[in-house]
Amino acid sequence: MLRSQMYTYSYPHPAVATDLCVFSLDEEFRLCVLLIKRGLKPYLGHPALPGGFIKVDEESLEQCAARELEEETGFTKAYLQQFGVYSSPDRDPREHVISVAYFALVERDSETPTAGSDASHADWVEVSKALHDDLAFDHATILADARAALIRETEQSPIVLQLMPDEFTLSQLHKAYEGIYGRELEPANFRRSLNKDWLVETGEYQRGHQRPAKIFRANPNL
Amino acid sequence: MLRSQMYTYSYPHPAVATDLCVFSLDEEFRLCVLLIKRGLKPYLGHPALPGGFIKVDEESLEQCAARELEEETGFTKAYLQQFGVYSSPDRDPREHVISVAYFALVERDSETPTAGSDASHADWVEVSKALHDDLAFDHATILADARAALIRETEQSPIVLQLMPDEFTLSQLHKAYEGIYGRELEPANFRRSLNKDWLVETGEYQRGHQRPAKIFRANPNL
DNA sequence: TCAAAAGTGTTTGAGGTACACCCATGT
DNA sequence: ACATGGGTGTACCTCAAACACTTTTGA
Repeated sequence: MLRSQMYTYSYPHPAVATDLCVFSLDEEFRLCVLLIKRGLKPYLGHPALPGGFIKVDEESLEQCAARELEEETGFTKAYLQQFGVYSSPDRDPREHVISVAYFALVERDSETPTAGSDASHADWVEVSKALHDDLAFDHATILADARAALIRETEQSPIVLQLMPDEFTLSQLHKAYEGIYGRELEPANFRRSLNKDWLVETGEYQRGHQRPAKIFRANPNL
Repeated sequence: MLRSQMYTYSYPHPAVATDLCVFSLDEEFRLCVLLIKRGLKPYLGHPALPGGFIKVDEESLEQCAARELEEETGFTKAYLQQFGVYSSPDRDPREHVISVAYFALVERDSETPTAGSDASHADWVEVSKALHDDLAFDHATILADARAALIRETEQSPIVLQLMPDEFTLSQLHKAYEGIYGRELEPANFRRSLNKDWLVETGEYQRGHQRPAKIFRANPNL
């Protein structure tokens, strides 16, 4: 470790960090968020959103969010979107910390994530449960806002596909949408409302205990 | 002036500011934005968005935006909405400045604004013209984003009323919507699409050179 | 042949667009 | 009376909700 060095400014500066709501789907295609257990003093032991401070003069907040995502969870190349800024002077007891919040969409399977990560304990928690956990700082508010932003974005773009595995059936996609919206969708209407340009058929079928379901892939051309 | 004092931190902090896109309507109900002429060195003399640095440990960004609005333009009690964050390390040549952008909606008439204000030269410029001015920093990008955010918000809430004078006709409101959307709207359909709960009739009529128009007021209960 | 999931068709109604039309006024 | 902007009615289209219906499999 290097000797501590001081950084001085002619007027006060706040600390600036990114907080990440990393979303994925579990085996049943329910919406989950990645929470870490805090290992440091304010809110020690509490579940919290991953995140970290910006590298001043080196990176933008988008880059900071992407870096933190990789450092803390191992995920790279995830979909990232900024959705909120939290700036109350007393939201962090240590100093005035302004937090810019992003949500990230990842597919759960691609490697075992959260392994080899900074945060010793990172866990996927169903979003509706996470909101009732005793999250550190104002992270419960941030998470609620993230879910709202995700819903809004889902209504007008195919980002849900960022959460899906490479291959999936329409029933699975259906469950994913229901999990995000938090309500049931008529299967027939769901199929029709779905923009077929977003998907391509693989030609394969998933054989189960009933009629086999067509297997789809996300359209590589957006 | 007090002696200069230094503020020190154990790791680098960025500067954090708010930038304001203050929108209003001109006599013809065209959308205008308030621009100041920079009196300081980077981009000296260029038109720019009003704004300023956050008071650390004292205020949130919302409060900072409201304060800057009042200090630089004299407007108080305006509608304020956050819509973007700009954080590229080199967007300001002096140091790494993270800017959180708000748009404000004001009615042009309520007192002469921009008088008694910090900024010696503040002027209303039609938005489409302002976008082609040589704005300081990345303010052209910010302004374009603000217009997009305003359109999105206009589509789903009655914020346009924040721009209107106390009393107005449907034709005037019609023009305001056309100015914001940047396209013409069928008068008949505009009337129908308008949520009548947002308005109350005054019972008065504006007499002009043709059929008199009903005069409305924004519904005080939202 | 039956249960259960996959997938299709059809009716209904809400909401938006286009456009024809009537109304009230000053000149 | 007529031009002009204020204001209404209506036909049409699209799209989403609801729900009845057919298909394909394993057991």
